[in-house]
Amino acid sequence: MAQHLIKLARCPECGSPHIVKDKDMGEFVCSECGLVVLGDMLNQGPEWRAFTLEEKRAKRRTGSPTDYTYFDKGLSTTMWMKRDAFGRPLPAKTRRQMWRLRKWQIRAQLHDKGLNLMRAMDEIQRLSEKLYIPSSVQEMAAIFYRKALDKNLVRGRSIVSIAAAALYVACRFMETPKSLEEIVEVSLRDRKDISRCYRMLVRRLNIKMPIHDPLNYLPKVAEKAGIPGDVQGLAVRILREARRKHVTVGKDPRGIVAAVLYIACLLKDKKVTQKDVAAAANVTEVTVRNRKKDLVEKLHLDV
DNA sequence: CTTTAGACGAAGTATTA
DNA sequence: TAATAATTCGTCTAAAG
Repeated sequence: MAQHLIKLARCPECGSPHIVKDKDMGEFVCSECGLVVLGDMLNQGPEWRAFTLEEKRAKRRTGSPTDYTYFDKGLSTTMWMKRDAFGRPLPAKTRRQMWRLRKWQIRAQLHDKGLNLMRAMDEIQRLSEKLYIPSSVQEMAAIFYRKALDKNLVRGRSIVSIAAAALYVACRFMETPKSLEEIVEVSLRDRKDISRCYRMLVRRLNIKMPIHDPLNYLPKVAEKAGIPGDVQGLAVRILREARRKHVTVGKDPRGIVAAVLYIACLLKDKKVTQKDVAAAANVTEVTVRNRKKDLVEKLHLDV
């Protein structure tokens, strides 16, 4: 995801000069405190998709000076210090950072929003650790959550639900192959609840979700099902052809992937059961069969 | 006995009025 | 908001290997 530093702007919240323009969401975010400076999320530009690895790498966010998912790093007692343990004055940079953290702490103590945000960050952190979600996606989730909070979308709903939903939003937004089911599994909330919150977030925050390309799922599913590379290659070719002929629209990408892999195995005489690929893709055998059926029909495959 | 195929209603989703 | 159309799921039955 492309980001550009804007030199002139300063964050009205913490005074940091590190305002980052998020082109894809059409808004500005302070990289120090996560404040959304311009809240308009309408995305005018063409939808971005990353097809090659290089492209994807270039577009992916690569870290940031601070981690949005933390704002109180257990520094509550040291925040007032102006000198270090040996009585020496702290460098200006550190002092500034402490000042910033103190502000967060006060906010957390005094205001509902801070407390709310803190709990949400904890939850996002907890879920991410269990699911091995990269920190860049975590930060994205934190930003989405903050936006929801700013728009008063959290009131009357469960914090952990919105947090889980925000994490899922971030995963989809950054095309990180994590299914809702995986998140539901480690969350305390049920699927229906999180799913509702997810749709609410997408709608109310005007998030333009990149279309989920089944191709992103394929390697993960293939590996889980123990399918070798050459068969994967064939599966990818079938998938491309399927996409070209618009067989994939409106269908669950996981089902497509499972079916394509299954077909590829049949063509290469690799013994794999529907049950296996279905389990690896987290869909039922029924879905594998149905997808396989129209893939075979519409691509005129011989199996 | 295991795998595959298909049918049915239930449940959740997306779109439209 | 309510009705609708399309999709997937779970379960069952049946056939093939």
